Amino acid sequence: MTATTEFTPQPPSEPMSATSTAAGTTAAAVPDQHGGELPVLHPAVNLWFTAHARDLPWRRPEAGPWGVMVSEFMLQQTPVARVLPVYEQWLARWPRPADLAAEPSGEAVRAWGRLGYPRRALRLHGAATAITERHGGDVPSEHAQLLSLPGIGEYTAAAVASFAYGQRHAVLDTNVRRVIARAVTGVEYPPNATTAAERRLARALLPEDTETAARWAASSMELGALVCTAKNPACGRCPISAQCAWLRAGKPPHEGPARRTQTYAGTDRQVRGRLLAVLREAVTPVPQRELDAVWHEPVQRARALDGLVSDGLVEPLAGGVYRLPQS
DNA sequence: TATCCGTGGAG
DNA sequence: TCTCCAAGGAT
Repeated sequence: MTATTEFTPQPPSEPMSATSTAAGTTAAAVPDQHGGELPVLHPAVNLWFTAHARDLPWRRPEAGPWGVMVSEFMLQQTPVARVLPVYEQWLARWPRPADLAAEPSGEAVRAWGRLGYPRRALRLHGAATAITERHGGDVPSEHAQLLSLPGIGEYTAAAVASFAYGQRHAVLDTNVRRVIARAVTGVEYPPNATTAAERRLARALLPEDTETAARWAASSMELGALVCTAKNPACGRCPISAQCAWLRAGKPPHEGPARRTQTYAGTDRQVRGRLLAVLREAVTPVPQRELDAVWHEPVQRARALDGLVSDGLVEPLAGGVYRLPQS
């Protein structure tokens, strides 16, 4: 962490604190560590959350830490609507980490269905195994222990610790990053990769009180998902529109190069997806020729299959036959 | 740090 | 149609 870039709340020409004379800025602001001031966002957002939070199964008390953890894996880069049915089936089949760990990883890959990024299924199975072996079958509550599990990075560790155990962590997902970028920094979008400045800012915005902080983690994420959306933000329904630096600045469009749009058609990813789809549906091992039918170009096809094997998503058997991993 | 890794709904 | 993108992680 040798970043030298200091966070600048906004250009000097853009007043943002409650002490300024800007009309409409009535909420409190607190000094930050750089001589500027930060808006206090959590009261309004937490109140908004009380009225507008979606009733999602992993938010119910009965979900428990395992339910929260499963949902976080599934929600990585995947919309809520598509996760819901798979989540319900998953928890019904594997209500505890040990239940999943007792089955071959291939069953996790199969149950993952078409959620995408099937390596997540493999990692979730690996995490369940580690939890069973190292943590007595209980999802660990400490951030560092969560972080050491496969498939759990900075975001997911903070999310599980906060949502499942009520701890105080800066939970920086794409929604929260966007909310902060707009409301505080005054720009339309956050940087491509999470920066040290963003982490600092997220920590500075975290309420002192633990319960309030945990609620803020969920409420700020929900605000980004429902109101402060990437494309057409509903600023008219935003509880902190009066404090939003981006709105105050006239919603200036994103500067700099557009995010490189990821192509999909014709890529290895598409080929991998087709190959795995065949294997997911198959009850018995699949002969090579059935896999060959999903893609015309032999070099790319072979490369994709090799990749799946080396990733542990596919198990090659003798005689050119393949199946989901039985280990 | 840039790139890779799936999928499908919305505008 | 086509582009964007949805609660990231690993390398």
